[in-house]
Amino acid sequence: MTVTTIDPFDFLIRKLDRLHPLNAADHLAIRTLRVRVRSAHPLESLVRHGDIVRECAFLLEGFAFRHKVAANGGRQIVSFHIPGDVLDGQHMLLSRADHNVQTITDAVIASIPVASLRKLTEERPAVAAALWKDSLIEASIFREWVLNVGRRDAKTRVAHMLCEFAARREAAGLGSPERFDLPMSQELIADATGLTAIHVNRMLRALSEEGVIERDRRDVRIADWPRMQRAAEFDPDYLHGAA
Amino acid sequence: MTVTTIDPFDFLIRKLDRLHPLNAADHLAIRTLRVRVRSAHPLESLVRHGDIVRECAFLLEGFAFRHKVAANGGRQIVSFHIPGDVLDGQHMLLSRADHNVQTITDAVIASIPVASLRKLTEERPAVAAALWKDSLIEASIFREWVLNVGRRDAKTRVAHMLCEFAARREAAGLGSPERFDLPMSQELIADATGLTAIHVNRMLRALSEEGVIERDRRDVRIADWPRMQRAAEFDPDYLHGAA
DNA sequence: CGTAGGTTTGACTGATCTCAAGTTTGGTGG
DNA sequence: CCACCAAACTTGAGATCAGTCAAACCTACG
Repeated sequence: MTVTTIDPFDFLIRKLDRLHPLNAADHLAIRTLRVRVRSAHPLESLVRHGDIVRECAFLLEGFAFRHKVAANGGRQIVSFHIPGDVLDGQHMLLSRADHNVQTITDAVIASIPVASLRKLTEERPAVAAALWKDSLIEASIFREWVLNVGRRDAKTRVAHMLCEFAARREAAGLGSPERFDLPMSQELIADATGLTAIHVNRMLRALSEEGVIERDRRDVRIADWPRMQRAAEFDPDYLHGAA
Repeated sequence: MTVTTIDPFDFLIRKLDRLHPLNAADHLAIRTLRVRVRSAHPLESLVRHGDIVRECAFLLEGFAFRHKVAANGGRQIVSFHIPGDVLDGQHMLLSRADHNVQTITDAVIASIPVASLRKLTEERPAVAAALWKDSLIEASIFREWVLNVGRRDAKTRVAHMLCEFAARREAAGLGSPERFDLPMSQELIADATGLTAIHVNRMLRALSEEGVIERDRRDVRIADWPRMQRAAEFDPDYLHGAA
């Protein structure tokens, strides 16, 4: 963890400014926020279903996911998160958590009290617009996931999840989508795609055998990205250029 | 259509005020908006994937749905809409539509130019908060749908869709959840639950045979609501008291 | 009263799950 | 450095839930 090398304000300002242009006064106002930076262990629970959330977390390093649990015990992951993601944007206006948030890897998290962030958005409409837009893009991704889980076959689902992860990683400046390490186990991929871990394994193998991806455990290479996009039915429009 | 009996401003103000308290100045500012009211036919397309949307629509009467289409032609409905719903909240900040919106029944729609609505939210933080909160609740519903489609069996999925529809209807003041008419065909239910129309039909029959619901075509009665909730794994918390 | 869209039912098929058994990998302590 | 262990991954065989195909049957509407 290289906590010390990251200024959470710079990181947050860059993120928000990319979503909706901020002016110098907006930047200054953001810098007055009280930000607490801390690290978290792998699989540490950050938010639990039913919690009253009073802090808005922002992921500086590492990976996390958001999930809900069905009455039969089944877990459904509804999003993966990468550095730069706002983890609790919704708790600005909805105090009770309707889902769980958990780290995947070691992570570094910046937390801001909801009350001060809310005050900031009331005074600085551009900051509100940036955060609002972030939550709208997140909602667009949820819609795509409903489609993915509801109407695509297993192989396409897994491929789509990989494409989205690769594209979001790249957009966040984490490197090329043609080669990357997956932070999550096949069981997490299964819970994100509505499949079983066993079937995810088979679909990954099928994608490898067809030459769409090359793979060695969690190291993934996508030599022919256009072909992978076709196999995944992946059209990045729904990411709205960011996320 | 009783278009003339509804004041779109009253309707919108009541909706937003319930989400986030507005003051008299907010109300006045809303009333300066230029609102265009029009009616639409059943299955009329309101927004198409890829459109640049410059108006924000608000459903005054009738029912609508939002859907995406997979490359294989499969359609996935991602939400149903009832009177009072904001249909294009996201187009305040995302100009290009990432999905389609279509009426189910005859409908009456109030449209407001996005530019003027955006200006209003910049000047009136409480209005922005109300609209933002509406979009956050919608996102919470999308998350629940990912869970529904990803991790529940067919019968539970259908039951959950019915519970959500009944609960939202009631919250919108459209009447008791114990008896109502479904506006949508079984094919639409299928596209919302990730099933086929044939299987939806079988699951509805199964729910009838178990005595969880009573049904005559689209007329649905739920005599024992707690039992139905259990059958559907329905916990309304994710609706955050509104929607 | 004819037609089209929606609903209902049955028989069969197939994608995905379940169960079960290895195998590999990375971490830990001796 | 090696032995061990737990977690993750891999593979196969059989079961099952939901899909497909086919055919009636309503029912609202023109």
